[in-house]
Amino acid sequence: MTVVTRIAPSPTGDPHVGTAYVGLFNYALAKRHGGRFVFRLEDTDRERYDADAEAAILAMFDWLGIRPDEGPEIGGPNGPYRQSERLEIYRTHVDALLEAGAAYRAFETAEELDAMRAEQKQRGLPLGYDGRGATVPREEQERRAAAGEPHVVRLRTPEAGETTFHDLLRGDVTIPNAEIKDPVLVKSDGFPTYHFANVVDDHAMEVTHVLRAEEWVTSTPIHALLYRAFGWSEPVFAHLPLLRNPDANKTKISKRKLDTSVASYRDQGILPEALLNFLATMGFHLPDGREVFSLDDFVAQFDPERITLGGPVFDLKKLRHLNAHYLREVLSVEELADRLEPRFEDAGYAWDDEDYLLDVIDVLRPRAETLQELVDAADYFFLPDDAFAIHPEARKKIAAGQQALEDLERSFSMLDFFDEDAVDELLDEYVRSREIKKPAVMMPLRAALTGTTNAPSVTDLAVILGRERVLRRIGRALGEMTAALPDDDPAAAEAAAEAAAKAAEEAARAKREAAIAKARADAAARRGEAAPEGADGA
RNA sequence: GGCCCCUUCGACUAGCGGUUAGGUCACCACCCUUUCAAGGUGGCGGCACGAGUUCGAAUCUCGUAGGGGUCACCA
Repeated sequence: MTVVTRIAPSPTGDPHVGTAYVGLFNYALAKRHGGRFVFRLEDTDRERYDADAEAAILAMFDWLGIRPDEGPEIGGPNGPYRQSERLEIYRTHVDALLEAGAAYRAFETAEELDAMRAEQKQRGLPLGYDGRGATVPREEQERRAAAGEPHVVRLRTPEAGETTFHDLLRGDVTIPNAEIKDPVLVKSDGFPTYHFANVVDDHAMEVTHVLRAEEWVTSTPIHALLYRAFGWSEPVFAHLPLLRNPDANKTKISKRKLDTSVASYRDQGILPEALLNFLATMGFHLPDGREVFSLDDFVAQFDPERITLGGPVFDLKKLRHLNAHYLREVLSVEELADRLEPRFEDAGYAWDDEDYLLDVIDVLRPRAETLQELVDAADYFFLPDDAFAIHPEARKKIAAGQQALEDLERSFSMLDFFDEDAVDELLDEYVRSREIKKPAVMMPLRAALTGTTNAPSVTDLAVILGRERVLRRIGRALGEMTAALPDDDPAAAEAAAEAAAKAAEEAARAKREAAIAKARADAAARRGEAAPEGADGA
């Protein structure tokens, strides 16, 4: 028997990490057994329907590398795959249930139901539909329906006894039938409810395994009753643990307490491999205990019976750590560069050759956990020598190391070869000859080259930037310090220095903005795009 | 509240009657070091509780407690 699984998201709002999580596990199960993974759109709620959501969800799975075998876009043998296009199918199935007396038409208005609930509440009764419409004679139901009276269709559920279904992970789960109120199958707008459509579709689409979130456990008996009413065999049910918020009680994951948007993680520079790997460890681990593994590894080793049931907390720290690991240990520099280039272009960075890019990425990647962090930390590698920002701490280091910078400027300009060994030797020699502490030289130089105090090794920086740019940057740094010369009045000197720094930064900022605008325009032109909105005439 | 499910370090988890209860993240310390990272080494830290079964329980049973989910013409 072919294993068929499905992901059945509802097109409401931003694609959710929970959808990715459940999709991943269903995909893995199907692929593990050479089966099919179906994508079905559960768009039966016209109130919450979001026209953009379907494409966004599909885009999310595509980004993750989880590709359905059947779905609304690609079709398949058991379509259509949007529930809103299957209304006729639901109608014939509900007719069968009505005919058999397994379901009935109920005519209570929303007001009536509200009143019923209010009374139940007041009298301390259990809440829920009390089955008052179940006894209306069939002929009357049909007559009123034919007269156009608004109504729903409800499933007739047993009053006594209990209903049991089998959960692959929990064993038999039994719920008293008194807990199951006659649920609505078809809403008054003619659309089916989840309970009904999901059963009809899973059967029609030959779904063999239903892996879904634990929140569905208590309504599964409704589904079991439906399968039995139709005389269909039930799929294997396995309810996945709910992803949890990192709050004290570990409540169900929610966008109020955590970023649940996959697009948001993508934009931040989380890699799809890392997100997938992270989600796979939520309630699951490989038999060999490896914690870093690919989607293919996961598929090859996935066994739903190994799923753990405690609700796993969605831990950003761990996600970021995994992402960082992929950034520096799993991806090659070239692969990383491919993913970074569009971001660099968006940032308005310009570069001449590919090797430069690879060098930059190589020294920066141990220092970043996400793609975007790397981009943000790379500005001084791409902006003109007189345009990158010089932060206040860096300015202080430069001011304190002016003598060293002047000396080094001279030495660098006289160096025969400007490679790693030569630069290293020069710096070591300088430190030795002056009998000063190494940081007293390195920090001012680093500050001058990058405008920041947190950056890669000075030797790496110098070699990557090259002699010309190193000299220009030292020159600029020194130039911006002229106003900081000692004065009779220390307070006045400090104020003057501050004003000068401010002016210098202001000038750099203007140059920076101009450079970024130009680089962006160039990049857009290279991509063959029209100039960005508002860029014309500027 | 009724019903259902769950329970090993702060987090993710290994464990499936006999282990000094293991690994990863986080945290701390040390090493490396030119800042920040990365990397290396080490450390802190856990079987919710109570009975029972057994020669022996993290592992099996029951109870208690705690937590979660669910009780819609939303999915």
